[in-house]
Amino acid sequence: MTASVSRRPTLHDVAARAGVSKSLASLALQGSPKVAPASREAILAAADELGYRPNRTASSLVRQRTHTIGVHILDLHNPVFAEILDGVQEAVRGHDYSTLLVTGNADPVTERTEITRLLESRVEGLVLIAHRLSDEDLAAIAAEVPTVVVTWRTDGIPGLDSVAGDDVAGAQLAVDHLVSLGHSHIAHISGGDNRIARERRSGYEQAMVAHGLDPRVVDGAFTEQGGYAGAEQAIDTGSTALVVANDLAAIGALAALRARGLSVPEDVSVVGYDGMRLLDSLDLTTVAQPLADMGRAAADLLVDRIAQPAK
Amino acid sequence: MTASVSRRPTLHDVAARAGVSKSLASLALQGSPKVAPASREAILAAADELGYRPNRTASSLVRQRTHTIGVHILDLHNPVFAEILDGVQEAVRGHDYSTLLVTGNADPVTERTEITRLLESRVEGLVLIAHRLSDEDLAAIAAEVPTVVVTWRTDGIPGLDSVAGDDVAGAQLAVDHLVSLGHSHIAHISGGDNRIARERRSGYEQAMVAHGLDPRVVDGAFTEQGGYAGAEQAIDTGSTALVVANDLAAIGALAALRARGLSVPEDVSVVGYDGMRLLDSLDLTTVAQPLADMGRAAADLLVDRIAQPAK
DNA sequence: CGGCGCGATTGGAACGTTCCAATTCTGGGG
DNA sequence: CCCCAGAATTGGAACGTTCCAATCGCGCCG
Repeated sequence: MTASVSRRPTLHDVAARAGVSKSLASLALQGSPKVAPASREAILAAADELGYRPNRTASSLVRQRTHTIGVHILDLHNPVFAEILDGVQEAVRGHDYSTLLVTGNADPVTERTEITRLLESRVEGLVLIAHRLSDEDLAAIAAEVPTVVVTWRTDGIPGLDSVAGDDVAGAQLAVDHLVSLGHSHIAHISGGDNRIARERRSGYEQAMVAHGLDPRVVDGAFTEQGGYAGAEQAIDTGSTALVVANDLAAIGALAALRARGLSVPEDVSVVGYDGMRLLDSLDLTTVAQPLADMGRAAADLLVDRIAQPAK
Repeated sequence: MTASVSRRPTLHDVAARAGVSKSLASLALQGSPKVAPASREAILAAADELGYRPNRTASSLVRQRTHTIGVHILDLHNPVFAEILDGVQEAVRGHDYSTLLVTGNADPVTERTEITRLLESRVEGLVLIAHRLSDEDLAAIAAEVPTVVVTWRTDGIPGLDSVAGDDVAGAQLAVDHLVSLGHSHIAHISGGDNRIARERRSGYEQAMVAHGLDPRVVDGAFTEQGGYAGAEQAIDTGSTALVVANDLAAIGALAALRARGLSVPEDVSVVGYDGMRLLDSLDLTTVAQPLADMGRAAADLLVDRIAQPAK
C-alpha cells in the first residue's frame, strides 16, 4: 500500500509497485542491459504511473560525482557575458555535464556566498565569467576545485586556468582603424580602475604613441553612464574620434553625442569594445571578441582539467 | 590519522581532529547553543584547519529541504529578463532561499531538460521567467512543485501563479502617446505569433480603432532582425510612427530608419516596449514595465505558496 | 539425474549529513 | 555521602540512491 497522503515516490515505491527489488529498479532506470525485458517494462511503467522523479541529491551522494559545473556571471545585464555563457553551455553539454548558474550582481559579498554555495553543492569545476574576488579567495577556490576564469588573464595560481582576449592588441586595433579613417584627435574613455580597463587603456596609449599622436584619456566606466560622462568631456576637448572601453559605455557615449547634436559617424567616430551584437544595429564599430569561442574554450579546458588534474 | 592522500574532509574528520563525536561537531557547526564553548572552539578550529566544506547534498537529503528555488530564464541576451531576475534574487534572499539559475536558450527541448534537472535537484519552487512549454508540460510541473510564471498570464492551471503586466493596456498607452504627439499614420511591428505579441497587438488595434485610425500591422519578431525588417516595410507604407513589440526590436527598427536616412524622433517616432534601461541612452520611448517589481512579486508569491500550498 | 554455468535478481553496505533518544558528566542540596 | 537535575555529549537510525557480492532459477551437458 502506498504510504501517507502524498510524498514524493521513491525508488522503493517504484520497485514495490513493479514487484521487484529496489536494486533491480535502479538498474532498469539506468538502462542496464542485464535486466530482463519483462522486468524492465514493468519497472518503467510503474515509474511512469507514480510520476517517479529520481532524487539527484541522493544519487550524487553515493556515486561521488555530480556531473555539474558551476558558472558564475558577474553581471547579467551585460549581454557580452550571455554570449560567453552560450559557448560554455554548448561545450559543457557536449561532455556530459550540466551547468549551475549563479550571479553575484557585481557585489563581492554575494559573489562569495554564491560561489560557496556552488562549492557546497559539490560542482566538479567552476567557470568564472568575470569576478571581483581577491587573489587569495581565488587561490583558495582554485585549490578546492578546477577553475577557469574567462575575461581576466590570471597567472601564477595553481589549479587555475584563464581564457582572455588580448586587450592591449585589441585597443591598438581600434586606434589603427581610426587613424586609417584620417582621425588624429582620438580620445579614450577608460573603463575605470580594473585590470581589463588598464590593459585596454595601455593598448590605446601605445598605439597613439606609435602613430606619433597625443594620447588623451578621460575617466569613464564600463557602464552607459560612464560612457555618457566621458564622451561629454572628450568632446569638450575637441576630439573627433573615441575609443571607448566597452560597448555599453559606447552606447552611453552615443547618447551624449546625440544630445549635443553630433551625429555618428559623420561628426564623430566611435569604436567600442566587446562585440555586442546589439551594436550592429547602431552605427557603432566595435572590437569584436570571439565571445562564444572563449566560453567554449573555457569549458573544454575545464573538462580536461577535471579529467586529469595535471597541468 | 588522516585517511589517504587527499579526500574531501567530512564531518567525521573534523570531529576526530577535535576529539568529539560527529554529532557534536554537527551541532557546533550549526551554531547550536547547547555546545560547550570549549568544544565549539575546538570544532571550529578543526574545521578551519582541514578546510572543511559541508556537503549540501548530504544535508538536504536528510532534512527534506533544499532551501533552493529554481529559476528558468528564456533568454539571457535580453536584458529585460536580467532585470526581472534582479527582483527575484533580492526577494528570495530576503527569505532564506537561494536560487539556481538555468536557461534553455529559447530551445524548448533543452528548456525541458534543464527544468527537469532542477526538479531532480529538488528545488522547492520554480520561477519561470518566460518559457516555451506546452500547457500540459506546465501543468505537470506545477503539480510537482509550486511554480510561478513571470511575463505570461496563465490561468486555470492548479498550483500555478503568474505575474504579468497588462500588455493590452500598455500597447494602448503607446498609441495614445503617439496620437498626442499629432501622429495619425501609426504602424505596429508585431512580435510574432505568441501570447504576449498577440496581446500587445490587440491593445494597439483597439487603441487605433478608439482613435478612429486605421490599424496597420506588419510582421516582426522580438528580435533586432525582426524590428529591422518590420520597420523597412512600415516605412514603405508611409507611416510616421511605430509601435514596436519590444525594445530589442525597437533598436532594430532604429537601425533600419537610420539606414534610410530618417532620424528619430524628428522624422519618425518610435515607441518600444519593456523598459530596457539601454533605451534611455538612445532616443527611444518605451512602455516601461516595473520589471524588478514583477520579479520581486513573483518570488514573494512563490515563497508564500511554498509555506502553505493553499490557493 | 546431478551438477555447472550463466543470466536475472536481491540484500545490504555505503555516501555525509541531521536529529532523536539515550548516556555520561557536573555540581549542589539534602 | 548519595541522589538528582540539568547540561553536555554520544550512538545510531534515517534520508534515497548505487553497486558489490551473494543468491536464485533454470536449461544443458555429460
